[in-house]
Amino acid sequence: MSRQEQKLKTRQNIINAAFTLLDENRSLSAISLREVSRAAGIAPTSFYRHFKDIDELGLTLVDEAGLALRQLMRQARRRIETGGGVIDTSVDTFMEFITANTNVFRLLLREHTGTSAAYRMAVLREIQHFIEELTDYIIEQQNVDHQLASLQAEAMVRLVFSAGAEALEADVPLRKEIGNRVKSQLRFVQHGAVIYRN
Amino acid sequence: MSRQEQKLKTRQNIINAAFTLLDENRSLSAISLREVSRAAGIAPTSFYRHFKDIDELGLTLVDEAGLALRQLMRQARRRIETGGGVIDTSVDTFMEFITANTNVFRLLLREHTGTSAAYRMAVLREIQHFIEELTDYIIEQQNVDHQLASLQAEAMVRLVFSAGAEALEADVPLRKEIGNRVKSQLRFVQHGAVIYRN
DNA sequence: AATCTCAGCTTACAACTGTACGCTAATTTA
DNA sequence: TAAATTAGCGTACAGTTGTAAGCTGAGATT
Repeated sequence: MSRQEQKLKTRQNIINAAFTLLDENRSLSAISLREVSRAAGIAPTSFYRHFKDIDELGLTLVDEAGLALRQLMRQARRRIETGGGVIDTSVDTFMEFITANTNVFRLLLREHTGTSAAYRMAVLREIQHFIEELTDYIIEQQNVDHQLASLQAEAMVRLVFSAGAEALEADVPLRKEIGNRVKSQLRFVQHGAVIYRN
Repeated sequence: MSRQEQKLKTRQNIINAAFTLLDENRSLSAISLREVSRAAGIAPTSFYRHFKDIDELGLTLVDEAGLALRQLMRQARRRIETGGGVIDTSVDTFMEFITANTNVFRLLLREHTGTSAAYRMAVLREIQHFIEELTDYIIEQQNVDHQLASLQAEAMVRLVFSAGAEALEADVPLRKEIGNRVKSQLRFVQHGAVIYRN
């Protein structure tokens, strides 16, 4: 294995180790450089060969989480095209994502209100991204102006994220009920917005 | 001053000191016993005369924050009775609360998704309380069944809290815009829910 | 083949943490 | 007034943290 390959592999080990540590009782600001290094199987000081700071690692993790989120959206769109309601399919996809990538979603959720301004901003950008893409989709699908679509998209994303937060604490059957509730609530928003069309 | 009075005063000093430390870059799990004690003007070991743990202090703070939230609701109701739209008045009251009690709201917001299951549950209870009271109010005001009112109340509280989170990062003019946006979104929910009324 | 580069290591240190232990001084109780 | 209680203190210790300094050995370059 070449030196470059080895380095990339170690870097990935660090990232994976960090995600493993980010369980329900650990936030980015609560995992230490030494802890991550230990879990990645390297000496604490070797960490610096890959990241300037633990903050640089944190931002990398947020980026990766954002990436996963965007992939989720693409997946949802593909599923919508093969039939099934927009709201139902989107929520189902989201809930599956949370189940399969719990720590990734938890990272976004937690750092969104966390103690680091840099992380908060990074997460905010990802969510904004999410809202903008949904706005475009709504404009395209319904016949509404940008202002109305944007309000609607923002409300929907907020409701889904908030429901996701609750789902993290819930077991499988309760998770399903949370999904159903948020679907109804998204329909409220959708139908309520229509009234204000032009 | 009696011994009991003195003790209560010191206890309050500790609580106030903790709230002061809970600014934008400090969470409950990030403030240390020694730090709080220092800010309260007592020796680290004296802390134990008042709280078993720093966790016990944390739960106390969450309780106090929940109390403040409930007082907010009462205040909003009083203002509604003296005229003004329900949604407008409620959102305005909420935004004023956030401005005047930033650290209190931040505590709730942060610990809602924080690293301590005990804190998360404590905050959740407070939010549930909030939702239930709003549910009752909606049942009373509109003519809807419990199921529908509950869905509506939950959606509204989630939207308002989420907007509050964004407002924390914003300056005064942007805060006002956030307020206006969430007002529109609450109307979406309200009007959308009406459609499903039996 | 000789040289350079650099990922990872060991050692070291100062700063901080929670908390155990025992003392003091002053209020409260008997 | 004598005895008991207790809020607060000082000292102490083991554990953790981030990171500086310098070494090693193996891959990369010439």
